[in-house]
Amino acid sequence: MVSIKEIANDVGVSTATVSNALTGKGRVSEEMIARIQSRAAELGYRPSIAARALKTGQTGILGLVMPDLTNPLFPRIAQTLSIAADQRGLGILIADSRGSAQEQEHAFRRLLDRGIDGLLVVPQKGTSPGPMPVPVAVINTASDPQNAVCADHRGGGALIARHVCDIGHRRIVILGGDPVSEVQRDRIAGMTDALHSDVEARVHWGEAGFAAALLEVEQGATAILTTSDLIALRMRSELMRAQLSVPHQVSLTGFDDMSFAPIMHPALTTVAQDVDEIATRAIDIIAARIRGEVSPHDGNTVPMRLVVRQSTSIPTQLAKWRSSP
Amino acid sequence: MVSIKEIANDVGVSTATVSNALTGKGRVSEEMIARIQSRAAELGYRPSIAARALKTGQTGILGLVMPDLTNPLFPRIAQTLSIAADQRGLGILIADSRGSAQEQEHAFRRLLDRGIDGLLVVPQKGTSPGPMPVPVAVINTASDPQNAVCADHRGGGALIARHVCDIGHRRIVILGGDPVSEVQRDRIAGMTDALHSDVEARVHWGEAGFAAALLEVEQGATAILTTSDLIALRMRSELMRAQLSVPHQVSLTGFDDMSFAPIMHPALTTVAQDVDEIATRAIDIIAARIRGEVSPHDGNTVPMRLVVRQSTSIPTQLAKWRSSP
DNA sequence: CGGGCTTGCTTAATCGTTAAATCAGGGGGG
DNA sequence: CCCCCCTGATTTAACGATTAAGCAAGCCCG
Repeated sequence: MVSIKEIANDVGVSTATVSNALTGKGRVSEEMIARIQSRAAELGYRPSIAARALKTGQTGILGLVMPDLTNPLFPRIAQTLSIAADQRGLGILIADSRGSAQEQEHAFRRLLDRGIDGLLVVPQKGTSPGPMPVPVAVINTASDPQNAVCADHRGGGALIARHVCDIGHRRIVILGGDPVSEVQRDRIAGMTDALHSDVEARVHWGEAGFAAALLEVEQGATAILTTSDLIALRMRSELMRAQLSVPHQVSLTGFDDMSFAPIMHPALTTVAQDVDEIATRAIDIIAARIRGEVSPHDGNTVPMRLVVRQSTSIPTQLAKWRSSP
Repeated sequence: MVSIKEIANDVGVSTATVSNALTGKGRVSEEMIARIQSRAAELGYRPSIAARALKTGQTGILGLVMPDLTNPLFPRIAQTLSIAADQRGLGILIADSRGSAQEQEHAFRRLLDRGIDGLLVVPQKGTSPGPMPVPVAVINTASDPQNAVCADHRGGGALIARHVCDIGHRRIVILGGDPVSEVQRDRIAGMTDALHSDVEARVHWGEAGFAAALLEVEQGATAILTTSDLIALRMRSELMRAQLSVPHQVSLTGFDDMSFAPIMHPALTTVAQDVDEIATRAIDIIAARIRGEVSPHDGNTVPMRLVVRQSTSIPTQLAKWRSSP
């Protein structure tokens, strides 16, 4: 490996001057900078990050902790973060907190031991990371006080609920996964907020929710709003088994616009997070905090986008009524 | 941050002794080791990885380069790798090679600059990383000569083809995504190899394949084997649109057992990779190479597992014949 | 009893980079 | 004409760990 010392020798100056020339920090003449840079390029010099880290205490590495790397959103977050990070010369070290808050703490420790400069956290459901020796950006939901940036889950819920109301549904089932999740609660809160006053809606949770939803449909509900595309896909299978067609007999919506949403049949009406925007902002926030700036704490809720596909339509009775007035 | 020096002062020995005691390398008395360890624990000492890296040239970090972090398999690979890695005290730095071979090279460079000790690569379709200054483990498919460990894609293809033949199908459509992908070619090769001699099969690729497959079904094909669950899901939508029921009129299979496979309707018959096993072996191989051992190059093709669900069944004609002899 | 070996620890150098302090020399202002 | 300051560079000292080499004391054994 070629070091700063070699360049210094070749050019005939001290290592300090080389360092200054290359980082643009001290006082070096234009001409000398040029000579040093060209020699550095010739030798293919690459600074030793380890040495720099030792001296400055900065590694240029961010830790990314997610509750479950198999989370379907993880790939997109990871990808955007990794791209955004490396545009800023940062690296991303991943860690899985494997479902438990305790494991999450371990993950923090491991990453901190590695000397990361900042921490990006998608926290375990219901947890919030304690004080850290490095800047932290939490990606969660607006109602988490630690949150730095997030999708507007509540607004997303409102969007989709309004859509379903607008096309005429008056009896609606809401289907959530896990009530511990703040994100899911917010999505549902957004839905119920936005419902027209003459709409009847009931919320069901978890495994038992599927049967409950079926029952409600038999009793006249015409739409099922879920808090996740996965739940929607599962619900659709149940509806199929019960010989109920989507969207003809019942409209169905998801959340997150996951990979399979556009290709399932019927293609799923859902709400998309602007993952790119969120990841980019998270990096910006972390980068700012690392530079010591007190990052602004506003404008960090990114709106969601309604994606209307074929799984929602005008309710049957209404359609009949409209076509035969 | 508490350093080795502080411990040395407290205990009244030199820093060298502390280092030796903590790493178990030099000659230190049992009693002294105990004293040093206990003091280190009291102070909450954590070695500086940067300093160690500078001196030893080892960072304890592995680079992971994937062609596309949104690849649906990525989460599982990343998760298992990250868990396996940290059991061995290693960290994982991710990088996205974003679809191009050139970007892949950039990713290598960025990671190498960071001083990684080893590289895990899932290569871009049709590429193979050149010589590297650090040990490399390629995860691809057995027919790639650089490959270190992989799922037995060919065997997986054979498994699912045999299953479909065994239950009585005699005219089969094979549907692949991108013929550039060595993985996909191997899967298909496995399928065609394993078909009974009296089975008629045709291979179609890419976007045009869906229509071609539909046509073949109309002409009497009773099963569609795809090289990916995503393709299968998409195909199922097309079948639905054409009013063809799965598995009643046509059997359908996927590949990879992705998250939605069990919950779509009908649940998808597919072939699962033992991602855990692959990731663990990849780490073991890399770890061995880092230690300088010439890693064994055998037993590194991990068998796939057939997962029979509801999307495959006895072909209609045959079923009729059997029920009314 | 003395040479050689082992044990337990210290000394000192080193990894590559940065940052603070210092220094030589020239130009400008009073 | 002298002093001060600015410029462009150098020296020096870290950062925190590892590691080869060295050294004193104690032990074994012929």
